[in-house]
Amino acid sequence: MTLYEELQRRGLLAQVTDEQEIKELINEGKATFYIGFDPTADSLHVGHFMALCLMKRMQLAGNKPIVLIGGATGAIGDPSGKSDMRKMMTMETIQHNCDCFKEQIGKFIDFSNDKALVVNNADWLLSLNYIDMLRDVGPHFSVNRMLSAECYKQRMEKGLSFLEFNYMIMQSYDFYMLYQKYGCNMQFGGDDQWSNMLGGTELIRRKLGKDAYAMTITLLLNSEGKKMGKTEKGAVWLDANKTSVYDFYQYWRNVDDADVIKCLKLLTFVPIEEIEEMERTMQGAELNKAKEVLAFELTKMIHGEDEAVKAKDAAISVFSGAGNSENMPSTELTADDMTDGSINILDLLVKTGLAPSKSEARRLAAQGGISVDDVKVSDANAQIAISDFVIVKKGKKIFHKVIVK
RNA sequence: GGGAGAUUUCCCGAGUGGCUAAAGGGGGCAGACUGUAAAUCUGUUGUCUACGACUUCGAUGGUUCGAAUCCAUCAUCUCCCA
Repeated sequence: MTLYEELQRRGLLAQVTDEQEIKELINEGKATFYIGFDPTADSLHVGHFMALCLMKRMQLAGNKPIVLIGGATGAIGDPSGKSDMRKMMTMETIQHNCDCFKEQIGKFIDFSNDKALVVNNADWLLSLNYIDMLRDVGPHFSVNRMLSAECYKQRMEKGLSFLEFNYMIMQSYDFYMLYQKYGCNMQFGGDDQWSNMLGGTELIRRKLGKDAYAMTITLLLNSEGKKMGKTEKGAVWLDANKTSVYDFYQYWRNVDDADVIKCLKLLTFVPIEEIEEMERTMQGAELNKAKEVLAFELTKMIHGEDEAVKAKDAAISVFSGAGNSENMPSTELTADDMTDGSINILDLLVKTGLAPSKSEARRLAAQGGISVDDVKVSDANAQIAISDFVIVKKGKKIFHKVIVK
């Protein structure tokens, strides 16, 4: 199976500019392609991960990836798909985020022997002179056309600032620069980037008379059409300090039935034949097996096999009742937190972070959502005696070990 | 530059002087049912030293026994005219 076929079969491809050309380029490993990452936070999240996977697949097939970190475009903010203007970040924050990105990406992509590059568009965008820039690329963009682009449409209602309006031009300019500096002939991105990417191929054609290609990746949406990898507490991060390995594992273990197969296809390196087999044969509760595979594979890729095994063990022990509690998320308390060897249930819940406030803790207890060592605690005044450790359970799925030192 | 209007609790959105910690919806959380799924039903959703107290309705100051509601100034946003 060729790379292109595989990508197609997995459902990764959304739109391409020229199917024949692209097929040939990537199947034969002749593409030098880039994917841009805007440093909007100090860690990558799942959305980025899908792009990294694609990059990896491409690299394995002999193509050369360029990771473009948007040190400059990040300062503007892509309005695509956003309903509000983003907060502006300071240049220091952006720099810090860029550094964090580089480190995380290095774990997936092989940068040895010039097999891949990391570049930062701040290197060329920041020094641009306004008038030169306008004269250089300005004539090639039609405002009418830009405004009709899908990505700006929903902003026409709410308002779109000139700052953000320029995002497409910056991104196009990036592609144009990369084409000239590194012979980068292809750009990948999320499907919401489509119009921005076309801007780039267009600019290259007009300025240089050369062809360049663009290809978008399916957005990772759940069955309800919302972006995956987001929780109420925010994104699911790749950095273990921001999203614990256990939580990361659980996020995938708990995806909807309707989304498991899609996630396996889009995010893992599990052979497509196996996934299609699961798709054919698994029904109802059996899908839980697929969810375990998904959770394990992803955790392994991001946090390493050891951590993945731990997360899996913790999950099994917790949900099947038996087993050890070794790898469960835990909190250590000291004697100072205790009075006469016990602690008030509300304080305990707040200390472990299971409840954000005592009021919330009180509510949880009153509604029967709390148990300690499998005994329901509904009295807000209950004192919990802990000699060594206890297992606190909140709701049905959240377990937390409390250790006293 | 001139004029009109907006800013409410996580989000949307009611609320024009006391009955408002603030309707309704969404989302979240918990309970029942289940497969660590979905759907459905129920409860809950500012904080605390908790049958009471305290802090919230863009910011600051004022009028009043009493303000999210009235006045002033400032900030931000939207719209209309230039």
